[in-house]
Order: sequence, then C-alpha cells, then structure tokens
Amino acid sequence: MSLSTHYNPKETESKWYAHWESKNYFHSEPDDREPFTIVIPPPNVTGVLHMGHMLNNTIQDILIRHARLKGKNACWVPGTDHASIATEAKVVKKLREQGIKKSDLTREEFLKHAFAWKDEYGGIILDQLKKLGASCDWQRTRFTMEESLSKAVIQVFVDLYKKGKIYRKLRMTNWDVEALTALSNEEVIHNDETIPLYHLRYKIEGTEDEYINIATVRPETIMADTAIAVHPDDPRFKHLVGKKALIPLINRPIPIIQDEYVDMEFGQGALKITPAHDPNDYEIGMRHGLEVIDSLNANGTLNEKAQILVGEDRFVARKKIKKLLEESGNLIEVENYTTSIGRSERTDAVVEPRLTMQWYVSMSEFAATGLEAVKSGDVKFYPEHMWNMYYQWLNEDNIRDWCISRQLWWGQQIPAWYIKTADGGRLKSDGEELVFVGATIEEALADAKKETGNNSLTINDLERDEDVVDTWFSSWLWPISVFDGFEKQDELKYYYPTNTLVTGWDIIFFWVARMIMAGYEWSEELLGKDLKGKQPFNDVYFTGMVRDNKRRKMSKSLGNSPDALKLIENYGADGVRFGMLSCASAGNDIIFDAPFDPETKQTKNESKLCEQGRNFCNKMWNALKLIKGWEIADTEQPKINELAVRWIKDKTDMVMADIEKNFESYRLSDALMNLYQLIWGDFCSWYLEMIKPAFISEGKSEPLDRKTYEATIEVYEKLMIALHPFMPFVTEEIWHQLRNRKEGNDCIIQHFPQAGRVDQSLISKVEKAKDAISKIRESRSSNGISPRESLNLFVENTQGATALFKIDGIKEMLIKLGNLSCLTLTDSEPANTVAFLSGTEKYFLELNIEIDVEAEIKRLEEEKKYLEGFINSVQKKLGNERFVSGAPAAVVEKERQKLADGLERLRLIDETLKQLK
RNA sequence: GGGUCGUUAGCUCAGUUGGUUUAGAGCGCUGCCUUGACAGGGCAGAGGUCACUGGUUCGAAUCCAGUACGACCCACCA
Repeated sequence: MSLSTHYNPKETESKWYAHWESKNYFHSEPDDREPFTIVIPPPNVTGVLHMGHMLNNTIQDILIRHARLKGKNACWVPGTDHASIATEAKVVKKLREQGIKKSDLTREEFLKHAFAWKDEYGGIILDQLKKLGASCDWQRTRFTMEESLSKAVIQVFVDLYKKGKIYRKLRMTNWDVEALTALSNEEVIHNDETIPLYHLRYKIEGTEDEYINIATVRPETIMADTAIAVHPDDPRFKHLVGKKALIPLINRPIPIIQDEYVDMEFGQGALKITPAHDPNDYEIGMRHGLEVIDSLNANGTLNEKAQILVGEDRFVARKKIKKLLEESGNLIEVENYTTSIGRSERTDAVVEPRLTMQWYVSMSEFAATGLEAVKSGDVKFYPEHMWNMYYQWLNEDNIRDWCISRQLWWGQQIPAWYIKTADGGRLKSDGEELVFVGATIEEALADAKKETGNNSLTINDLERDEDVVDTWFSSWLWPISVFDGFEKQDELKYYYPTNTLVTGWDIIFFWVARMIMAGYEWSEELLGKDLKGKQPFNDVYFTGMVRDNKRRKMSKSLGNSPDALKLIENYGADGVRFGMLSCASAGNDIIFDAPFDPETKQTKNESKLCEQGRNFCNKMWNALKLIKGWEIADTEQPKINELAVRWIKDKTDMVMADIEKNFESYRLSDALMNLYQLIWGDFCSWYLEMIKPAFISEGKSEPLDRKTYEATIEVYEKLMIALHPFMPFVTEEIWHQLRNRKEGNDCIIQHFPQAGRVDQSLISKVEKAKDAISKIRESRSSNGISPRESLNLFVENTQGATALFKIDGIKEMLIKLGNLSCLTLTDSEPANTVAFLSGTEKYFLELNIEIDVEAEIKRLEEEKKYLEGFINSVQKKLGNERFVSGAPAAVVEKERQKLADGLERLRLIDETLKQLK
C-alpha cells in the first residue's frame, strides 16, 4: 500500500469520529474507576459555533482525552442552554416575519412555536462540536428546559422561598423596552456614547422672569419631574429653596429642595428629580417623600401622564420636545456630552430604569459562601488572579440581590400564585398582593386556604405569576441537574464534584460564582454524608477572550471572526486545534491571527497558526510514510542505531515528565509545544536521519535491521498516544497505520506514556554530537561547500574527545549526519582546514578549497571577543567574595565550570589564530 | 473614583516561585539546498541595552516602589 504525500484530514476525521462513537468510547457509566468529570458550559441552544467555543471545547476535550488515557472514567456532559431572552427574541422575530404577533398567541401556543424552533435549530452547535472532535458523552446530552432540569428549578425556587431567601419587591430595575422584560444588572452593558446634553430653564412660580436652570440628557422625561434639587451649601440657589418651579410646556409646579447628592460643579448646578425614571432620583425622591410619576409605557412610549407627546417613542419624543422647548424659550443650549449608556446585552436596546415588582434572591449569605469556597481552596482558579475579579463581585460592599424574574414566556414559569378578586385584581393584605409559592398549584392552594382561613378557595380562584425565571437560575444548577441530582443521587454521588470547569472569565459572576453557591446550598442536602465535596468543581480554568489582531472581541456584527467550520474545512480539526491552543495560555486573551480582507470587510478563513498545525500533521504523516517504506531485514543492529534508539527513548521519557507537569498546572499550550518539538525536532529531524538506511539507487535503499524498526514503531506509538489529546484524529490514523491492529485496539483508549528513568549523560553526549554536526554544516554553508560532498574531519586528541568518541555510535553519527569520509583524532593541527569548537572539543574540517585566511581570522576574532566578554562576566561574579560565600555551592561550582570551559575555549581559539597568522 | 492584567525579536507569545554561557519558540525575513518521507520540506543565518526610573540582592526579564503607555473589570456620571 502506498501513502499519499499529503495527509488528508477530511476523510480521516469523519471516519474516526464515527468509529469512536460506534465503539461508545465517549460514554461513561459509574464504575469502580476514579471519575474525571467535566460539564460543558452549555451554549445557547440556537447558537452557532464561534471561535470562543472552539477554544473552550478544545481545552475540555484535551483534558477529557488525557484523563481517559490516564485510565480514569472520563465523563464529559454536553448540552445546551435555553437562553430565554435571546431565544425568545429570535422566535418573536421569526413569527413576525410569518405575520404572527406574539400578543395574538396564548402562552401555550407561543411555547409550541418556540419548541418547534428549538427542535429545528437547537443542537446544530452540538453537531458542530463533533466536527472539532469533541469526545462528549452524547447519550448524556441535556437541555436546561427539559423536564427534569425544569423540575429542579421549581424545587429550588420553592426551597429558597421557604428558607426566606427569595422575596418579591417593588424596585427600580433595568427594563428592556424591546424584550419587555426586566434585566439583571449583569445583563446591561455600559458603554460611553456621545449624546446631546440639554440645558433648560424652569420659571420660578409667581415670578415673571426668574428662572432656575438644569441640564438633562433626557428632556422627554421632564413631565415626570417632581422636584428640582440643589446642594445645601450652594449659595447660588439659597434664595430659591422652598419656592416652586414650573415644568416647561405643562407648567406643573414642583418644589425646589436641597440634597447633598447634587454636584455643584456639574451642568447648571441644579438637578431635576424624576423618581420614576432614574435610580438616583428615585432614592432622592424616597428621602424627600416625593411623588413618583411614571410617564413611560413598558415599550418605551410616553403615556398619558406625560400630558404631551403621548404615544410617541421616547427617542422621537426627545427630538420633538427639543423643538417645543426651543419655541417656548426654555432651551438655553445643547452641548455634546459623553456619558455611559446602558444597553441590553441581548437586544441592544437602551435600558430604561423602571419601577416594577420583581422577584429577588437575597445574595449576602450566598456571596459569603461563594467567597469562602475559593478562599479555602475547595475551588481553585487558574489563573489564580481571577480571584480578584471574583472578590470584587462578591464582597459585601458590592454584592446585590439577584433579580430573577423575567417578563417572558420562554423559560421556567415562577411557581407562585395569587388569589383573584371579583374586580379582576388580586387579593391584597396591607396593600401587598398575597402570594403563595409551591411546587404545584395544589400546594399553593393549601397555603392560601391556611393563610386566609378561607376553605372554600379552589384552584380556579388562583392565578399564576406570569413571569419566568432568569436563564442563569437554571444554569446555576447545571453541575447537579445534568445528573438529575435533585431527583435521584446515584449518579451524582459518583460524579460530583466535577473536576474542571473550563469557561471564559466574562461569566465569572453570572455563572461560575452562582454554580459554586448552588453547590454549597444543595449538595449536602442531596448527598448527605456520602459527599466528596460541596463544591461543584475542583478547578476552574479560565480561558481568555478570543480577539482579532486589533484586540477587538470577535463578533458577528464586526465581521472580524473567521468562520469556525470553514477553518476546520481548510486545515482539518487537528490543525485548528493546534492553532487555537498554540496562542492560548490560561486567562490571557488570545489574539487570533486570521487576516482581515479589506475588500469584503470580513476576516478571512485563514490562519498561519492553523496552517502550522496542518503542516505538523503532514510532517507526522510523512514520517510514517518513510518508516513504512523501509525494507526490514534480520541483520545485526548497527552501533549508531543502537545509540540512536537509546537516545530517543530517553529523550521521550524526559519530555514526558515535562508534559505531565504541564498538564498538572494546566499549561496545555506548553505541553503541546513540548510534543511538537519532540516529534518534529528530535524524532523526525534527528532520530529518523540517524537511523535512515543508506540510499543505493533509484527507489532502493539498504534494509533496516528489525530491532531498530521495532523500537522506532514503539517510540512512534508512544508519541501518538501522548499527542492524542491535542490532535486526536491524526494520531488515531497513524496509530492504525503503524501496525495491523486488532479490532478495538485504538489510540483513544491506550495508556498514557509514563515518564521513566533517564540516562542524562547519554543524552548530553548525543547533544554534543548534534552540536558538532551543526557546526560541520555551518562550516560548509558559510564556505559554500555542498552538503553532498564528503569531507575529512579531525578532532584534537584530548581527554574530552577520547571520552566522547569512546561511546559506541557517536563517531558513526558524525560521519553519517555530517557526511564525512573519515573522522580522525589528531595531535597536531592539520593543514588547509578550518577549525571550530564544539563544547571544549576542537575540530578541523578539511574543505578541499583554498581557505580564505583573512575571513577565517575575522570570524575567530569575533568569537574571541564574545568569549572574552563572557569570561569577564563570569570572573567578575567569581571575584565577588560575597557571591562565593553567599550563593549555593552548586551554583558557584557551575560558574567555575563555566569559567574553565570558557578559558579552555579561549585557549583553543588563540592557538588557531596564532597558527593562521 | 476603586481594581485587575499586561509591556520581552518586525508580528504573536513562552520564560514554572532570582542562578542552564551574554534571554527562547512559532510566524515573517536572508542565504543555500528540488529527481532519495515531506517545498505544507531540509540545512544554516540575521534579528532583543527584556517599557522607563529607582530600590532589594553576591546576582534581577524574574522581587519591591514609582512613572509612562495599553487592555479590561466594577461603581458613578444631570
């Protein structure tokens, strides 16, 4: 069988993925092995794979495959998130395109459409993960809105309510006027925007031409003003305090009050107070007992309380009122002003502060638990400094209660009921609506009967809260609920706590912190004394954000993200995995190198790093081709091969120790580089050249001895297993090409190579030989001698040289890789040669050409200069009494050795220079 | 306003708790090498006063302080 010159990832990848799945290698069931568990950060069910997912999931797959090769019971649970706002927005948009309005549908009808949408588009992203090679246990695929997970949400809600940790309250919240729902603070993205700042004057009541001036960016809200505030210490306004000002256009009088919140320096020094439309104004209003006038509808249009411009959208109203104010003479000036504007993360609508009744989770206890979990080391962060950000979110000064209700349909409906009254309202007590929380309506009814003493109540008298809970209120249970842990604990007992969470730092509070809190809240209740730890995961590996070469976050709207699937098509999944990883160290944002095409204004689906990954696959493929092309004979193993085999085995073992260390500290890109250099550099460039049989004639070469061949295959196998977590497809393919395998003997389930004992002195001797070979090549190169021309080489007969060449195979190695006709120890400097140093050995290469003595002298003098500088620095160190007495003996000894070597080298150069001159 | 991270070769980054000769990798660049595994390749080479200023130390890219620049997070912003 002949192999093509280029590795073909396409066929190979689909072939092996199907094979692994058919063998059920990704599936995990509890058994007596040690588990290694990862739960996927569930992507949005309607999402498509982007670069962030690629990075994230590549890392998870590496950890899972590594654990599997280490003999652990590896379990990677995949799934998707229902992403309430984003998905609902998409569904609404699609229905609108079909001419269906959400408001014309019942809740049930809408959900039917939403689920139909989910069934059609949901899961695309999971199929895309398969292309990447993700070895998820697909039989365990979960969805945050499926029955079991929804039941858990309800159970947890009821539990927290009973524990007094959930409450309902009227508060100023962030309102998304497009999605028509409240948002949590974290769902609002603040960015600086430049907008007009309007300076207005309000006439003082009872005067003809006295005014008080204010500045506002929201003139359309003036009709809801209920006061003007000035600073108590501000002399400019002292005489106005207690008087009333008239709101322009509608002439409603409002009091002028004093409050320390006002910044005297800003704008006009006086502040209009609009309690319904600004959180700070609301606070001030509360302090002064001001009326709250809400002049905006939920959809952002002005209502009848505004008296004018009723029905206009707030931004249209802003433009129109500017004109009206101008006409009425109340507009003083308009200036451009840069301020931060909050927009909805999901719909990009400018967020409106709005006073609404919402459900909250009380966070102070949760936050303390969350902090302690990380502080105590139960949960470890990689990189560690993420603690700072975590602390900043959770410390008692910053923590805020979590608004969990959303005015949407796509999500788990809040399990709370109210008692309907005859007039269509809800039964109140002390002005507050009576509410009953229970897992079922019957439970709520029982409570209602008890509380009201009215035993004639039936379920028909109850109406359920319309709202659903925040998506994160289901995903914070993910590490428990994916194992159905709230219903039964058999699997939870085995898999919990999970091992590593791999996620972006941007959701450290949204998700990571809350999962930790949920873990501490419920795991012990569920697992009791069998608990292995309350934390949902032991380690959190934070990936960076993937950015473009201008350091902008990659996003669809900017067009600066390459198409993830196209990249896989172009470079193979292994190539892309290599590319992603080689620029990703934990916690640092990664700058992905895809070039920008100014013509299409899109990022090209090209990447130098992925190309390098593809080339690496090709390199390994061709090494395989070389080995498989050799004829094997039962001949005696030549000394050079024996040495080469010993060296590559030791070198491999040595690197395996580094790799293991790097895995332990999540230095995955370092581990990959270790392997890259070992395979490409040591194995291909050096080892294979050392053992490569001599060429005889066209298409024919000497046979290779069987012993070397077997050893080579063994080493190559080891390399493939070690590389498998990073590049699973190419390694599986080569694994099968290396030998005829029995059914089920696959790379994915081998044992990860152990680091063994290593003969350091052997390794360093071969390194010396390699150095001498490079120097021979350099001499050729700089003197214009072809590598094909065999040359004579002499070595100065010293103790060091004898020791080196005593090693079986070293001499042959130099002859073979340096293309020498002979290598001779000599006591005198041979004529017509160029000299070079390797270590403290002095070599003389016979070039068979006229030697340019001048150039040679120049070269040596440069080397001498460098050496003198070096010796000088070492001598200075050793001449320092405090160094010699203060530094560890080993360090001093090393310096002495450095000096001795340096001096010896200097002597040798001087010697040659003298001869040349 | 509070905080975090970063600044090392033209570019993207390592540098594992201060000592591996006077700092490494990949890409890019330069020279040479094409019928013999691989041009998606080979060999060799050029390229860095480790942002700056002080300090600690026998010794600093590495530790400390300050400065500058950049990125980000939180809060506030009429």
